[in-house]
Amino acid sequence: MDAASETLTIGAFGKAAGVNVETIRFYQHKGLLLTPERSYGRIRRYGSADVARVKFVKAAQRLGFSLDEVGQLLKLEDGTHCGEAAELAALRLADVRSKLADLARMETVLSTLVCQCQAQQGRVSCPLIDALHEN
Amino acid sequence: MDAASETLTIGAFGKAAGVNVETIRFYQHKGLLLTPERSYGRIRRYGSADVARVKFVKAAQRLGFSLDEVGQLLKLEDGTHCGEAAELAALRLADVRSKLADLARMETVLSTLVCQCQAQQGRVSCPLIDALHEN
DNA sequence: CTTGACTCCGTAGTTGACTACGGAAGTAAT
DNA sequence: ATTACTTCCGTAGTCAACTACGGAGTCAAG
Ligand SMILES: [Zn+2]
Ligand SMILES: [Zn+2]
Ligand SMILES: [Zn+2]
Ligand SMILES: [Zn+2]
Repeated sequence: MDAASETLTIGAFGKAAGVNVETIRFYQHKGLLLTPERSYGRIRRYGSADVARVKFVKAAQRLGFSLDEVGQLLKLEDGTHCGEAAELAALRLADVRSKLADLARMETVLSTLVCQCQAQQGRVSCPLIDALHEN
Repeated sequence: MDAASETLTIGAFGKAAGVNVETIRFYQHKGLLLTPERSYGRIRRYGSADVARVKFVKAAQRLGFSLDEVGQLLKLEDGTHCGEAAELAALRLADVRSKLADLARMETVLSTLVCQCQAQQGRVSCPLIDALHEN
């Protein structure tokens, strides 16, 4: 938290957070991370709060949040806006469920067709190609 | 099939196939569609085989195939290479299942957190934000 | 025979989340 | 003090599947 503990160069920060340097700069550019002042010489220093912030971003990404949505979540990071955060999560959940439904449909069709193709070994036509032709 | 039935301009072709003109040109550029000769004047004409081909592409896309994969499938379009087609479909299926697993994981976590947030109404911290902080 | 819609073609822009490049300047080690 | 590694910063490239744009040529209708 305090500036005195900001000892990491951007390279060390990247390693600590498990992302590479370019990603950090990209997040700074996007406004997801603050760019610290350059104290002592011209090299910026980072601390554990920055590392935690990147890990927060990565955790949110694993739940499917886009970086823009993560930006919203970071504004609610103090935990005092539970309702708003839940609202974002509910939207994400709806999207995840819709994608899940799409993939489930694909899974059904593909697994059926793969089975039919396996049963079709060596015969005249291909059920998969046929299905694509039939729309 | 025969050139005499190739009566559609690219605009009419697009409408018939349910895609827009730019998409057709893009597919031509990608090698998914042939570019017909320019007979009579300078305007190219298309036929029902072209429309069927675009519909094939779109049907494959609905199963999650990328355009490059569709290109592979189109080479097997005569239906005499069932095994190779099935192999492509099996790869696609594996990918679909892996994405399905990812989304199922997200669904589980998100729905749990949304529930916890709803139960948390008005209290101190936000379970969602907390979860993201904990990684 | 002019107007207006359409076609041709190449190039460039879009979205999202980075990744790569390049040159100058700072920094650590020998 | 020279070498070698970082850092800084902006710009540009990547991938996929389009979408948009611009200017010239073509075609059918009035
Ligand atoms: Zn609020
Ligand atoms: Zn909450
Ligand atoms: Zn074969
Ligand atoms: Zn088959």
